[in-house]
Amino acid sequence: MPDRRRAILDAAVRVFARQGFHACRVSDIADEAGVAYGLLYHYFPSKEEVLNTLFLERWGVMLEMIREVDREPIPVREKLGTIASFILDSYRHDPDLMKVIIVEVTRAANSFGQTHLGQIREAYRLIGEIVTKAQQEGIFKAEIDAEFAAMTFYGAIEQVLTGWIFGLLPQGDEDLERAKQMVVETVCGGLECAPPPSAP
Amino acid sequence: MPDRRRAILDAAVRVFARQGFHACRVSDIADEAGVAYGLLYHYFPSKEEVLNTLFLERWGVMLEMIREVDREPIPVREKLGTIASFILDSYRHDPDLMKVIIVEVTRAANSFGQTHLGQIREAYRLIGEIVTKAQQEGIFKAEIDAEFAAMTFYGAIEQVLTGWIFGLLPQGDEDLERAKQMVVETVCGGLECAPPPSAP
DNA sequence: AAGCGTTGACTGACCAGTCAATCTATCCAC
DNA sequence: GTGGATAGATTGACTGGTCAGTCAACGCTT
Repeated sequence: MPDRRRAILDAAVRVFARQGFHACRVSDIADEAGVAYGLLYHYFPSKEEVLNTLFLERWGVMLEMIREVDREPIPVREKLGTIASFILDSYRHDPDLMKVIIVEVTRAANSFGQTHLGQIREAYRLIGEIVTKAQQEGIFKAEIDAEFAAMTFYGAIEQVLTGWIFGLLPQGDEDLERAKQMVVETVCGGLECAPPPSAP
Repeated sequence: MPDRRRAILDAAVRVFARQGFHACRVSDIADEAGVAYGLLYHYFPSKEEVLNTLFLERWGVMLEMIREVDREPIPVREKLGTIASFILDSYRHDPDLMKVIIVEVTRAANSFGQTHLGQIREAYRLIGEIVTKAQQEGIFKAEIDAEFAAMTFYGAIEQVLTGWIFGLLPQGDEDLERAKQMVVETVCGGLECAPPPSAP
């Protein structure tokens, strides 16, 4: 007794990634899952709800991970590094799912982006909090708005993912590793107070 | 004798911005333009072609502007500053058009993003060239991939625009001015070689 | 009267969602 | 163990509504 619900979700990821939410038919998902058309409506009330489920599942994991990282007693640079790693690794682990989330939700201002604005905003808020703390500790420049910095940080990561999704950037294992370092390096470099405590 | 073709394009911008390309009907555009349904097909072969026209018109202007900036004998920071200004001012001047271009084309990996990949890539290439030159002059760190830096730079700008589009960031005139400085400051700060030639 | 601009009713295709029928698993009575 | 009853899972043909694009007719200008 295979888990058909899971099969449908997994198939939807592949189909959405390949054709896009609007361009694909429900029957494409059912076919990909090797399941009858009507069964999708046994598990989900609509095509939209399939995408919502995929997004919320994954986004929830990410939010939880950011909260956890923030609790750790480690330097900002390391916190942001962990966050960048997590997101970029998510792409390595399941590029299709990340593509769907970014293309169909996170960057879809007219459809699902609106629906999930609260969730998206929460991610910015959490990252912004991390930045704010670093500013209070005098590690990050105080004159840069924390919310804005969070946006730049997350935006840079998402842009790298978009580069991969569009096939505009090479995406080997070591490219991914370099991307991690560069994102953190670039953003932290721009945010940190000019002279680090002093280096021997 | 009003220019109906222009009226249709302008109406399409408003309708696409409000409802999104997929969610709107051709009749919405015609109504908004105060024009009969069929007239749209007198001037454009399809709904898609209306969006393509809007995108290419604007994107062409931007590419030309980047090329011009690159020809000027000014420091990198100023070049990137001019580019950021141009894009952010474009938003101030016509937020609907920029929203449509970003949401429906630049970030739509499954539909028009694919169609216009060449144009999008060209923008990255041009900005990448500016970065490369700065690296050769020893102003920017050589170890950061130029293409990657271009992506981060443009990504940061687009993310600010997305923040405005989603209503996640305040967008008064002075917010816009600060955004300009912050984007350039953050990205250049992260890319420039650690010690600037020395400051008295 | 010729030709371009303009109109809007119509059509043909498409597809999300419904539903009645069929299947399978589980459990209980005997 | 066996029959059979009940509920949930599964099927796919069908429906109803939507909408992009067509086209024949009707201006308006020259």
